[in-house]
This record gives sequence, C-alpha cells and structure tokens, in this order.
Amino acid sequence: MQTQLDDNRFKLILQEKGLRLTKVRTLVYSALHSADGPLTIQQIVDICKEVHFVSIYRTIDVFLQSGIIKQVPIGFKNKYELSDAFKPHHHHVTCDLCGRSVAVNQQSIERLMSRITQAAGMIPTHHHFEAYGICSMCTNATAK
Amino acid sequence: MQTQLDDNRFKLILQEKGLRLTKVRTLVYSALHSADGPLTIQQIVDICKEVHFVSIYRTIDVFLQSGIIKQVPIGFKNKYELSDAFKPHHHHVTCDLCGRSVAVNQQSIERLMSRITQAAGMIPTHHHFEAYGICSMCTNATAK
DNA sequence: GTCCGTGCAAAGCGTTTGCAGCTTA
DNA sequence: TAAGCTGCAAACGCTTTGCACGGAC
Repeated sequence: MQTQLDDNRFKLILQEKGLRLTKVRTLVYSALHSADGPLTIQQIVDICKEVHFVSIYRTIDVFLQSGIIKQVPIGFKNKYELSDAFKPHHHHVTCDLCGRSVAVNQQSIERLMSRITQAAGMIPTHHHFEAYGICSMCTNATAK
Repeated sequence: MQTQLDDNRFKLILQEKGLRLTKVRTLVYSALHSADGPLTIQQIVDICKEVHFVSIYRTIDVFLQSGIIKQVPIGFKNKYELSDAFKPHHHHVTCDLCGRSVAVNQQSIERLMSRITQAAGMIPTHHHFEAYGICSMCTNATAK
C-alpha cells in the first residue's frame, strides 16, 4: 500500500484547486481509499456516521469535479471509487450473491472496446463494462 | 421486419402467463418495438401520451417479470428494450453527443467476458457492457 | 477576520402504493 | 360477472437547495 503517497496526492489536488482540507473530506477520502471496491453514497454515509448525509453528497460532488473520484455504474446503481490517478484504470467483476467486486485489468478489454466502437462507425471516447458471476466463496457456501 | 411474428409472440407470452392484452400494454410494447434502441421510462411516457405514467411503471414491471423486456443500464440510468426472445443478444455503442445507440453483436465480446470472469475466480452468469463514442453525424456537424 | 464548508430544514423529483372504478376474458 | 388493469392522489426515498453557524486558512 502506498497510502502515504496517495494521501499527499489527495491534499495536493485540493490545494491546487483552492479547496480546503476538512474533516469531512478526509473522512470520505479514507472511506473510499480503504474500501476494496467502489461504494454507493449510502455505504459512504454508513461508514462516515458522524458526517451529515448532505455533506457526503456535496463532498462527492466536489471530488467528482476535481477528479479525485469517478462514478461507476454497477448493478443499476451508481458507485464511487478513487480515480485513475490513485488506482490504475480497471474494471470489475461482481458476485451476484454476495455483491463483492473484484478489480480486473486486462489490456484485451481496452483493445476490444476500441475496435467495437470503431466498427460501429464512431470515434471511441470511453466505456463501461461489468461482468457478473458467482465467486468461489459463495459457490462453496451453497454447495454445503 | 418480422413485426407480425413478434406481435404474436407478445400476445402468446401474455396469454401463457394469464395476463390480459390491454390497450396500455399494446401501446408500451409498440413503443419499444418501433424504437431503434433502448428507452428510458421517461421516453416511454412521452411516446405513450395518453397513458398515465403510473401505468407505464406497472406495465414495465409486468414486462420485466414475464421476460418480454429487459433492463439495460446506460449512462448512469436504466433503459428498457425487448428481450432476447424478440431481438438477439447484443450490446450498444452510444454517441456521447446525440445519445443515439447502435446495436453491436460480436461473439468476441461474449468470449472475452467469460474469460475475464473466470480469471477473477468466478463462474460467469451475465454481463453489462457499453461503449461510448462520437458518431459520424456528430463528427461532421461539429466540424462545420 | 474572511470566506468556504457544514449541518439542519425543507423543497424537489422520480418511483411506488392504496383504493375506487373500469375493462378484458 | 369476476378478476385483473388503470387512473388518481398521496406516500415514499433519495437527492438537492437555502440559509445561518462554524472552521480552515
């Protein structure tokens, strides 16, 4: 973990944009940093119990504007995770049963996306992609 | 277009499930059938002006339950389109500017999805996938 | 000390529910 | 005719906004 490095980057981005380093922003950032996958607003609210939910919404907005986090559409709802500046570009495979997400990073995905977009007569900009399955833990659990 | 065939299939599904063929259901079905891509609830409401929006919600629900349509997450919102029984399994490439969606159907996507899910240690179930780009019409329009 | 950020209350918007009347089979 | 649908009103949950106080710089 390069937590120290990431924390500095976080503070630097705020500073650059003329934004203040506050308790709320630090808490929300930590929640996202220590999560092992993208989180919903609701999950962040649950983790940061002492923070008013309105402040969470506003913080998420500020983080999106300043490129600290990005929005990820998973399973018909929006989740948020640290941007590519903190974690390299990747996609998720989500377990249908327990809902946990695993990050995957395969060049083949990126190449295929570009090819498909061009084949449809468009200039590629970005893409969303999610695979679902049943993880080994859940497979074992249901087998018992 | 195999509109006649599809219409019969639609009526048959309703019949099989003991559901009634009503004006509202026919209108919503036609809206989806004649659309050239997935629609949001709001779009369906706009198309079926004479139908109360609550009935649209309920109809969409019935159609989902009975497998007539499926839900497609596009650009942070849910859209709906006729299920694979009416249109073969496919994905979409959406234009960032005008929002129009083009259907693509490439075996390579399906294979890659399965491989990636398995590589993440999961048994593949399903997947969502969307590519975004700028279509030729919009490219030309902005170039002017 | 100044301005930005936070908490609270309330408004806003999309979606869902309860119920009475109407339509389909 | 009886069960299933529809439309309306109102409730509901999530998100956003306005405003006054409090904290970062």
